[in-house]
Amino acid sequence: METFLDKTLLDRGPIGTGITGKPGSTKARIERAALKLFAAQGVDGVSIKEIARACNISDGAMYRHFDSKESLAHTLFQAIHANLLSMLQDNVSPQDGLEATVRAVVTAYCELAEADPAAFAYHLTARNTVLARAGDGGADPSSLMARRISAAMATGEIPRADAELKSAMAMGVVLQAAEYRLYGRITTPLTDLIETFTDGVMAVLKTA
Amino acid sequence: METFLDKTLLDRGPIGTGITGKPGSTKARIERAALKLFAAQGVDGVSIKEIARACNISDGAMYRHFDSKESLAHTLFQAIHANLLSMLQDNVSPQDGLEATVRAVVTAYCELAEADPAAFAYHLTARNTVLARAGDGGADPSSLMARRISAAMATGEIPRADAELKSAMAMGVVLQAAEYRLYGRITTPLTDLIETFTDGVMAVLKTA
DNA sequence: AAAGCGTGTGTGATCGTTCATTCACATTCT
DNA sequence: AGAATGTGAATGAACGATCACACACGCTTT
Repeated sequence: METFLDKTLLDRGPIGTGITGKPGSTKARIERAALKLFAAQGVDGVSIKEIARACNISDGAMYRHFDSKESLAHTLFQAIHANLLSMLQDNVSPQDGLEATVRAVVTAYCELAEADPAAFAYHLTARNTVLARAGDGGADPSSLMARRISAAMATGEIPRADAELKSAMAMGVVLQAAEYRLYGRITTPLTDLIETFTDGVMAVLKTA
Repeated sequence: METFLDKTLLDRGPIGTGITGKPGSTKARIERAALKLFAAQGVDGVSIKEIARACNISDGAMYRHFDSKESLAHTLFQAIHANLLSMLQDNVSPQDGLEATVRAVVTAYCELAEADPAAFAYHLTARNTVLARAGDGGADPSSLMARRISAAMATGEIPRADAELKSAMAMGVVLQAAEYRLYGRITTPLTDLIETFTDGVMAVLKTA
């Protein structure tokens, strides 16, 4: 099972840089190779041998750096997720208004998607299988969004409705566009679309 | 690799009914079982044995009905996709305006998602791997949407912009919410949200 | 009615391959 | 020297797929 992700886009990520390992190290090379393969074929669609061959080491050497394939996949996801959260926290502060929060979330996603498409693609497809139901108790962008939306409803800034639903609709505006970008249906860098997305999301949130 | 799809939701589909085979037949039982497993674990995450056990036949018997696992997965996807398209064509006519078209697309997705969550979930995750790049030359809801958006831009009904981008943003409103529904983050039946989605999508499309 | 026969369906052993993982051993770094 | 890193053969399990065989029919021929 193989996807049709834009291959040139996947290579646009930080080349010698891994996620956990220091740049240039074998560990980093493994992570980078695994990330690209996981993004393109899914964790189950990639074998250890395949990852090893992609970074020119033997399959046995993989286990010097990771306990198992599952552990590698998990470590990668967690690192990317943490990175996404920290990007988000860089852009948002508690006293921000709704629109500023929306812009911060949008910005975090767009910047990650452009800076490291493979990481973003993997995060996008894996988030439902590893993050799961409230895996970290709402420490994901969508939950943050839902809380902020809820608050804005309380103040009457936007019409009252199911905050979780509105959060889904809002996230969808950005995430679906990002997915299109990964598959080459859109070619504009997402970072150029931050205001477009923010406006779109705000428009959705203002509907009754 | 397992997702955390709402299991009770997956069982809400037509129980004895398959996709291709006549209701109650072994073929239908295989399709139903495979669909649920594919939706929950991905095609690569499910073995022939697993599907066979789920519908109480031997693994060898699987091949009386399908040439291969890949073929089963492909057949299922195509059938669901065709079904989605026909639901869409039931609701839309060429002379429809933008909003009517949006409502038709939204309705098709919502009705499929509620009538057969497993089929919908599988379609959602598989569409990028099997439908691929313009697999059927734009005969998918999103491409139809993009064309209709393009037309509305030409008449000045909505601001001029990248139609493909706007289509992505519009689809995202519905699809992301549908995904939340599959994972139990939203419990409202999507068919009750058709107007909400239509309003949301229209609001997005009207932004500059 | 009984016997024969083709066809569709189901079984479970079996095939060759690939999988993730381990291990004894070699090499390189510190 | 000793630790870290790399190798590639080996292991057992699981995989997709095939096979010979068996049973249950509807059909014709006796």
